[in-house]
Amino acid sequence: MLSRLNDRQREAVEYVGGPLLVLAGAGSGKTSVITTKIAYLIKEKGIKANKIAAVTFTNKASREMKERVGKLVQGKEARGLTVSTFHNLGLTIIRREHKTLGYKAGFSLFDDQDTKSLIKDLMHKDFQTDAEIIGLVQHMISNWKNDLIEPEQAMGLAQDDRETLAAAVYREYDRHLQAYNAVDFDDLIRLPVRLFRDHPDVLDRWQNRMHYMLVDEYQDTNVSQYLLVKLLIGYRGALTVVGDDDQSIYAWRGARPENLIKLGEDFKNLKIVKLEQNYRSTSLILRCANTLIANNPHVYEKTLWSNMGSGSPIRVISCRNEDAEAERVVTEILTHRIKNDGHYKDFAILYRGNHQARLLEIKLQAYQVPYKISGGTSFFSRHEIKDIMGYLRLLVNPEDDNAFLRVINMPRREIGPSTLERLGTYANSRHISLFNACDELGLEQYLSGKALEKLGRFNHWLQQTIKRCAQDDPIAAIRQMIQDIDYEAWLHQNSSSPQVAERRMANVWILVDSLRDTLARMQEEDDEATIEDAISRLVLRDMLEQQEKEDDSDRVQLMTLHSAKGLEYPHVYIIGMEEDLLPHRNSIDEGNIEEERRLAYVGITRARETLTLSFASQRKQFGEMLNCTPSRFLEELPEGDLAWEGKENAPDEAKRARGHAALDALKKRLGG
DNA sequence: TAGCATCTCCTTTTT
DNA sequence: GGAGATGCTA
Repeated sequence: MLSRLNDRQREAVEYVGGPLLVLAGAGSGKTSVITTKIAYLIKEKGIKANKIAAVTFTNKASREMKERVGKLVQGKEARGLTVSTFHNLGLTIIRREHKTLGYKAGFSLFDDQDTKSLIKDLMHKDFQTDAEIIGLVQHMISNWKNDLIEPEQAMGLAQDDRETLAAAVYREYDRHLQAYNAVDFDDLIRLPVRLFRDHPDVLDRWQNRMHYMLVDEYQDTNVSQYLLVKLLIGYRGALTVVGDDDQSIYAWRGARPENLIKLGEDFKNLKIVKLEQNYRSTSLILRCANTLIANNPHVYEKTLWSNMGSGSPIRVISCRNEDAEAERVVTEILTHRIKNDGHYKDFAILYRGNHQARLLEIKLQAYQVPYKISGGTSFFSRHEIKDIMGYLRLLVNPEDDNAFLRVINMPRREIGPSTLERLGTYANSRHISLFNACDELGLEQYLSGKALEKLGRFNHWLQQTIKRCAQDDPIAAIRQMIQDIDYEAWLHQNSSSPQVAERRMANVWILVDSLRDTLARMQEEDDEATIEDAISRLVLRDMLEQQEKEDDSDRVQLMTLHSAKGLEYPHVYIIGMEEDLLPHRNSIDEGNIEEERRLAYVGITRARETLTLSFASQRKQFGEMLNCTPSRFLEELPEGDLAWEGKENAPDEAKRARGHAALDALKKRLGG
């Protein structure tokens, strides 16, 4: 088990005497360290698997970790081992302790969009409708929650009108969530921390289940996550965290890379192990990465080295426009694969923003290259999925007014805004949910007989479905519900073609199937898991697993630089190496170039054998062509290691192009 | 009240 | 070049 590790890695695995920080450079085998350590703890130290928890940040990372642990520890020995994301762990804790926290079973989990639309509604009342301000407030609320600042404190801290407004919205938002029996993503961490602080007996119970914790990508923890870990670990200090400050790319959502330093302050007996040997990339790729990141300040100095051979030069491709760029990358993968008899899945195309996948997708289809786009919100932002999720949510949580409103007229039940307005007034005065208000006698004063009947009918029907769901097979009840509302017919009426309608309906069944699978999987670990739990789990996107699993299929991988973290591919393409894209415009404005540089660093260090960077001279935005400038990061790379293609855009030219772009921007601002 | 058409806003990254 | 909001008509 230990024989495959180098000295440093082995040291990290064998050290169990206290808290341990592993500073692991990119590709230095940190996942091996974590997975081997889990096996070591179980096999050599006699710690039961159900007392060990490994926490990651993304579903992808946790899936991979589960798989790799599964190869080292099997069957009975592995029973009860927790490998999950922070948010999943939080959700599990809340599920089990919801009563203490004052939530009812079946609480809804609001995703980003739900949150935004609720905040928007609340701000409408203050006549604030500016999308930018709404986004800002959402961000501020999220940050407060991540820093464990309560609405009253936020109010006290507010420095100006805008912050006061945001704090007021925060208070209202929180009240509404409670009234809806709902939590949001940030609450998944915040509520467990609150729970453990306020209820030592509950904390005691959970500490008993966590005899050892391992945290991956530690530099990405925020204040509340760090506190959660600290609380769970308690006096034991049985903790291994693995991190790399050069790969901190989530500061924008509250991550505190300084938690790496804080750890040493909080645990005086902290041991630090550095992993500096890279087993992934050729030395040319590594030199590129090191040279780039040397432009950033460093907390802990480390020097990555590898003995994987020098490899081929890093290619930089300049293209006329975004279209040519996509075409170039796709055709190149095509020929490269044929020449070297390789696999499609050995190629990854990475980009800054999800929207960049669209063009690639078109080209890949045109050339019939199999591909897989991971991440993105596509599936869950589909109309049909939102509709059905609305029903599911209302089904298990009738307090969820948001879901009620989404669903009430879908398909049409002839219940319009004025009826809903009055229903809302009534529900408000009685402090009950819209759904529960539907069949109250007191409503008669507010509504006509016709409207009353329609609401009553809806209420009655859903009550029946709820009963059916509780009594027998919930999945069957849900299928029945979808039949009841005749959703398929509705889709056919509202789709541009029968084919589209069918595809949408297929999506609905995919959703139902993965709900079924999620439920089954959860019940394996915990026989008390219910359909309610499975539904909130779906919101965390920890799904479509069976599809992911089949993913031995040979397909080119497309994803954002963010979601590429922790992964590796023989051949990596990073597209859109341009100013305003990477580094992103907003980050430039905010003066946060360093995080963008780390993002580029993360991208570069995903590559094992070849690395190709590309940029376009022109790119369409808002329907008009804009001139683009090659990214400053290209100039920060070691010139001798690069092979430029498309001579017209060599670095000198790049600078001139940047001048042109600046001129363009100026002209635009002057209204020319 | 529903459905269609038009207009306007936006586009960073994730759970 | 998309999605959501608003506005107009049947």
